[in-house]
Amino acid sequence: MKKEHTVNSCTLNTAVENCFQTLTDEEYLLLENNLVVVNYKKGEMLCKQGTLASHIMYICSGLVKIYMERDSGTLILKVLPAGNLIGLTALLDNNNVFRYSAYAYQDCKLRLIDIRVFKQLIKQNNQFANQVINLLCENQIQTQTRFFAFTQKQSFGRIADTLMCLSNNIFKMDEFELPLSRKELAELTGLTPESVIRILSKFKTDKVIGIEGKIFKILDKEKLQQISDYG
Amino acid sequence: MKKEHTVNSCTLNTAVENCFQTLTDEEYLLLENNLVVVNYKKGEMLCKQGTLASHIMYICSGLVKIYMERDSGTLILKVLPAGNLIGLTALLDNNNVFRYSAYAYQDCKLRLIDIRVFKQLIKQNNQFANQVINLLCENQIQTQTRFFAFTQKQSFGRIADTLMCLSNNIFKMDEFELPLSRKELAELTGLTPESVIRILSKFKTDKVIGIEGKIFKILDKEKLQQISDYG
DNA sequence: TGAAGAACATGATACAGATCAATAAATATT
DNA sequence: AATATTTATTGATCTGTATCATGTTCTTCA
Repeated sequence: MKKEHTVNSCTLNTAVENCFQTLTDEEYLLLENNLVVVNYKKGEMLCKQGTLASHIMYICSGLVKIYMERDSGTLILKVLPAGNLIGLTALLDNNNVFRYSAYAYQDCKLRLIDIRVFKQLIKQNNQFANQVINLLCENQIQTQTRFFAFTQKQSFGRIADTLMCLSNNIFKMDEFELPLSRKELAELTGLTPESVIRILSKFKTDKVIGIEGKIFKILDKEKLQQISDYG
Repeated sequence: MKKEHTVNSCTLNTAVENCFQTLTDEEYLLLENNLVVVNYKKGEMLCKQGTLASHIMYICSGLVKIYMERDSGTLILKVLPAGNLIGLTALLDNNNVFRYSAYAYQDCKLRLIDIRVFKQLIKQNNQFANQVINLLCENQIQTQTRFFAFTQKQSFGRIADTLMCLSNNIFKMDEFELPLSRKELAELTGLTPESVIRILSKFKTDKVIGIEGKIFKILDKEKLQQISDYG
């Protein structure tokens, strides 16, 4: 019997690796010759919402947040570890503007791929184009699922969901150091910092998680999943 | 001076037309030979979340809702008029399952394009692949923007936003007959039917809109936009 | 045509989560 | 090391929206 797709707010792309494997040696060389490797310091902005996108960025190492902002507030769309691409939506012809900003949580090494070269590769290599399509489909499904989860879960469920995601998909460990402030956890879950704090405290007293400053530890994964599913 | 991108919850795809224009006569013939035109009656289901996607669907005429559902509730992701595609995310290799359901608000005529043929066209025609990428980018931006709008606006703003979208983008008229029930307006805005009714009544007494049964009329567009922006 | 079920409407109440306020702790700055 | 600034925490209160209850108006179809 097949399990229903879980409604969680996190699904990282699995297809990024496949993407560049489709390139011929020649194409790979073209790519290499048209990219710059840049090191960013913790706290630096990687791209700014509204600016012209000249590059697609590949995260070699580090941790990044992708977010949208306005006067009214901020929404963190994704937290991305190494192995992911930033700025794919800027591939849109005639409108290659970043629709979100990106920020380095940790020191990061990025490969900046000239967007014209990226587009050229799409046009000349169908396998590559197909993999980009796969990536965009995954992104789309991920965003829709996260959106749906937001409308269905309330505060406890969202926090539980987010913690599960951080543990399972991003850090791939039960214990991890989280470089997000409470305010950012709020922007990631659509709550206020105060609410985030209260819910985390509750989880702590209930021994579902352990928190020591920025060190988070999942103590009762089953319980947390349950809260995520039904909270 | 350039205007900031508005944070609304509605942006339909503009690139669908461009998509099929890239095909050669031969490819177009291949497409024609591998599609079925099907008429659906008002109220029929066009595709069901979780089922295998054998086709990409093009809406020739009619009005469709795209939605996700669970025991906990439903979220209407999009309301799509003629000229749009359904099921693009099913292009994902090895996982061509519909992640949402679609339903006909009105009698609809659809072209069902065999997904294998669609994929073949992507692989053999780079221009076509590029246009599909454009479509997916637009979709992604639309979903993210709508998601962001949801986290920033509250009830009045969401309803105003939704009405503006229906008027400007979907019906392209100030007066239109809306085939959505109040319950569905609720599923589209993430509210309860009762709240939707109260807010619509308020708009009506404030002479921002007129409602006669299912006929909606935008009376004060400026005011409505203002509520959408700051509500 | 009339009964049954939806959809619509409105009022009363409850409550989740925001807002406001006031420390405490941690971090940055001089 | 001392001061300033941000971040974290806790409590008290407020409020937007859901929930519940009840009645009315539309649809549907037997």
